[in-house]
Amino acid sequence: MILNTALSLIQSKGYNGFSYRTIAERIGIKTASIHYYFPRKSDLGKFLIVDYKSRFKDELHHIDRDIDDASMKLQQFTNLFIQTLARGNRMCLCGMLAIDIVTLPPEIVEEVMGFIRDIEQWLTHVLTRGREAGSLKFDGPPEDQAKVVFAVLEGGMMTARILNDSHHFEQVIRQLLATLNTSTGR
Amino acid sequence: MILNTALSLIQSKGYNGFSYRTIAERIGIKTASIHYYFPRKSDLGKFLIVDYKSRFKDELHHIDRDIDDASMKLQQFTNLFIQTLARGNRMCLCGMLAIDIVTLPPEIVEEVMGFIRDIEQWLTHVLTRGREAGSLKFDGPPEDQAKVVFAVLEGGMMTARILNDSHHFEQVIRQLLATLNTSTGR
DNA sequence: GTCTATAAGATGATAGAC
DNA sequence: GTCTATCATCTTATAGAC
Repeated sequence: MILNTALSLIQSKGYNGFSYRTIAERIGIKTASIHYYFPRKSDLGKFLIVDYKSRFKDELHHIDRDIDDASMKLQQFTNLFIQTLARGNRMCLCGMLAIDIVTLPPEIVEEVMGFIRDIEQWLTHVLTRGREAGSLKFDGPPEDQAKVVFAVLEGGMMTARILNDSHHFEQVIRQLLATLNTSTGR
Repeated sequence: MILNTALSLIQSKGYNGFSYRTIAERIGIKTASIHYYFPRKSDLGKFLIVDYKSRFKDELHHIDRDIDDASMKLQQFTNLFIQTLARGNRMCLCGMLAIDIVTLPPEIVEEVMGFIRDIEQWLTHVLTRGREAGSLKFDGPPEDQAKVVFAVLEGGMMTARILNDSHHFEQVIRQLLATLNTSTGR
């Protein structure tokens, strides 16, 4: 309950925009109770990002297990971001923390950096296999293309959220996938 | 002096991460002096974004005046973002404010929304003309491709900043431009 | 485990002297 | 215009009763 509320707050207001007070009020307890579980704010923050990374990794494993085609993997991957935005205009936790980076405790910075590297690595792999198999097309190194894909998702979420227009994000993703897919259809 | 310091702070720490106190200490005055020019924080914030938009628009006019080729225009446009990141790991002001959107005063939200729309409109125009003239290539509506380009820049800045790796951002941009340019060379 | 009480500091903001 | 002094409020955090 504390975790869900904290996650929701941090995803909409950022690390410096959420406080123990807001969490406590929202779930009807006192701030001291939160300090019992997470003595310092950075403890709560670190737990949230570690947990988030773990669940995100699970999602990637599910995609790897259930889907063969790289183009479909990519689409399913983008769906994760669409769903996050759809659930109350939330940003990716990683993107949110990335913005507050200079004010963040070092332990959390490490986690966020690792998160980005993990995702870009996964994307690199999918893009490499997809181009080999012929379902994806792009020029240049898969590493660089992976960075572009991730940047589109984070930046697209950001702009769609401020314009308060989830359709905006879907257009961005459709355009991105259309550029990468060899089959123009769907 | 107040403005430069405030802009620098807001571009690195976000709207909620910069305070009158920090500005005052950094330039050797008292917070009351800042309140003399900008009674409320939102006054300072609004001035900064309006001024930023105006200067950004000037840059776009210079590009339109000095450069004919759409591909070159696009490259010059991305240079604006590279330069911002190069100047002390700063984020685009717009992207920074976009993250704090739910905690922002309404007047400022309006300005940020207008900024995104202006840029996407300019990009749409450049992409349209570039495809017609044959120097740029992409499928689908220029409006959607414009959104992708802007998303790549904002998201790319964000990730490069947290990885503390400006080379990362240059790779992202090179990959983006390579995808859009008809001439593969350079 | 959850509460009350409280601390020490930061924050945006104002009144009034100089 | 810039300062001192002061404010009410919010922040993270702790000690100790129940």
